[in-house]
Amino acid sequence: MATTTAAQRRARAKTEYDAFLAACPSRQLLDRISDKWVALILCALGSGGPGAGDSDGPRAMRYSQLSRALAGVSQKMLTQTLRSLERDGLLTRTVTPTVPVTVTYELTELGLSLHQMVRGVKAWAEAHMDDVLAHRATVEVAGSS
Amino acid sequence: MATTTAAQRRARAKTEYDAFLAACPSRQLLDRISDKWVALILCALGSGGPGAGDSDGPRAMRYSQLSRALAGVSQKMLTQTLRSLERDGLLTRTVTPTVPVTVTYELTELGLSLHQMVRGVKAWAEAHMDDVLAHRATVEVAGSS
DNA sequence: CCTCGCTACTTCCCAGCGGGAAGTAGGTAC
DNA sequence: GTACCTACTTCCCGCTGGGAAGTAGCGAGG
Repeated sequence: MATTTAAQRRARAKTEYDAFLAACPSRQLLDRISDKWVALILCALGSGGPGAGDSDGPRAMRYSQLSRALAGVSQKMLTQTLRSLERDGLLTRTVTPTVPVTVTYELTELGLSLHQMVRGVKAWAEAHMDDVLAHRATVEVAGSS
Repeated sequence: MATTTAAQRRARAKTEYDAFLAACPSRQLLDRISDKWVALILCALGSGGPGAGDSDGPRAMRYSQLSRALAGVSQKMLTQTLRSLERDGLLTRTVTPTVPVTVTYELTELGLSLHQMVRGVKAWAEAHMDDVLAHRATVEVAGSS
């Protein structure tokens, strides 16, 4: 059928590309890492939250601390993201059977090494914010004329 | 007061951006960067696609080239993401009125600087893929017992 | 002539993901 | 007994992103 050739080609090309990309390790992890909450959690656990600047140090944080540090995160997404990061060995989840159950999260060595990368991105975002905002304004003015 | 140090940091933080604050524009920028398609597009434009290794060089790529390089991206998301990146001044969109209209995308200096960061993350993903997979397997085994 | 095809989108529809908020467990303080 | 604490879990629903078809302008072919 000549009419379904395009669809078939597309479907087969996708499978081939998926296989190709499955062989490329960066793709799977990149999709996981490229999540806003993942980046924020790594930054928080690596630098100790909003008030601690960018100085590093392996900080253990409690669930409620993280919830406060990452303003805007829903409890569901926080739990979900933390679990997937734990599953991938980027952080450890420690339950302390104190009076109210206390759960602390801490970056592993692996997570800490990724934190170095993510911190670079976060630093870039904060450093080049002005450039981006300036360019947005330029585009807006140009578009309105 | 021991809080003097904190006050000094706070004063400096006034002039800078803090991505942890939900209201801060740099937070929105980080959210935008932390998108899988953004990361992939930056990688493709910075290194010339899947087959070109990690050697850098400002590669201008056409829409269809990008679409092929980022297998799995929908046309809608590709256009949408490219437009937002153009809006933020990370890449330039050039329309060449050839016989079939040709559109090329190229990283700006700003986009190139971000690419350096993203490439670091990509390199990390490639380097530590095995660790992550190994840990996932460990968790699975531990969970099933 | 009409139609196909090529480019780079744009539009429509729908599933699925993420946010908001309420519910859960197990203890302690009042 | 009731309220409350932490760290979730569950439900509902709106928005986002994917799939695929439609669009525009022009050259080639029947």
